[in-house]
Amino acid sequence: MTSEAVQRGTDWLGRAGLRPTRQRVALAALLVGDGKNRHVTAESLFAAAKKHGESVSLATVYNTLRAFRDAGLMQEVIVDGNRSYFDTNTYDHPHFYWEDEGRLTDAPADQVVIARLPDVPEDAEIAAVDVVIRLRKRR
Amino acid sequence: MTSEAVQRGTDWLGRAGLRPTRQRVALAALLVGDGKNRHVTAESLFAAAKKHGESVSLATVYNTLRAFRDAGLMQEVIVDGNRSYFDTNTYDHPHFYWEDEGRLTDAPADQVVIARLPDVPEDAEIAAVDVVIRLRKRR
DNA sequence: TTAAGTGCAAATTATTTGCAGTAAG
DNA sequence: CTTACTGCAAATAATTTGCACTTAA
Repeated sequence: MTSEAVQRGTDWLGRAGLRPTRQRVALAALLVGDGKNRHVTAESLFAAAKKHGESVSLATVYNTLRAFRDAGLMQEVIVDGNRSYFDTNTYDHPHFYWEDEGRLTDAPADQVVIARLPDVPEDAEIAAVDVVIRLRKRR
Repeated sequence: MTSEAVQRGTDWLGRAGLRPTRQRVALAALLVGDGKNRHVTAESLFAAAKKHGESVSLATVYNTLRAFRDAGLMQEVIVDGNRSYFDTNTYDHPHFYWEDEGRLTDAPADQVVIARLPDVPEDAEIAAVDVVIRLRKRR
């Protein structure tokens, strides 16, 4: 965990007005410490924290991811019924889901074009358009 | 439950080679008895069965929906992390999800056009493209 | 000092499973 | 008859919560 990663994490928290507690800074540094986007599950982030010798409880990872999402720092992506992915890229963009590995990655937004959206009843508005492209290894 | 609905349900099961047991015929009649597409959760189908005086256990509803899906009679749609929807329309088509009500409906397929899909690594192929348009009631 | 954040363990929710019975082919 | 199906109750998996303690502001 470089000091630069910690700095980035702290800034990221500050932008959303979240208190930079020890646990949050550690998780934030893992998430945005290198400036790249990341897709994690509570379990995967918990594992990463442990590997880096950070002491955080699993429940706190869950609560923290929820806090990050509520603060607008992350986006929750639902892809299979039993696991939530959290994405540091909050821009509304499509995803690749690698079914064999259960891994989620960004799909280049400029390569998926939704040409037309259906008419929507006038008392409703589109909150988001979730696009998940499921990939399967060719046998 | 009209005899026509039961007939349709039975035919539907037969098409997939599933045994027309009492419970399955009842559930199938509720699902496709009127020839329209339906989006259900295990709970909602269980409730519908009870309302019609059908005796089925919740576990059997779960198992039956899974059997229908495995037999290709239904499609599972994941829309929020904690509930699975099953759709009698197995054609790969987009959905509306009414966030306020937790209700899932079909979006007219001809009105959603994905113009371009991203390039995919050559050892992978696209299994499906899930499109969920989240609708929110205008305040 | 004080409200927000944390860590457990226990609770919840959706779903699956084991297994003894029941019924379809 | 024999194998698939059913119904419970118990098991599981992911996530949330209650509550006493800790810590950032």
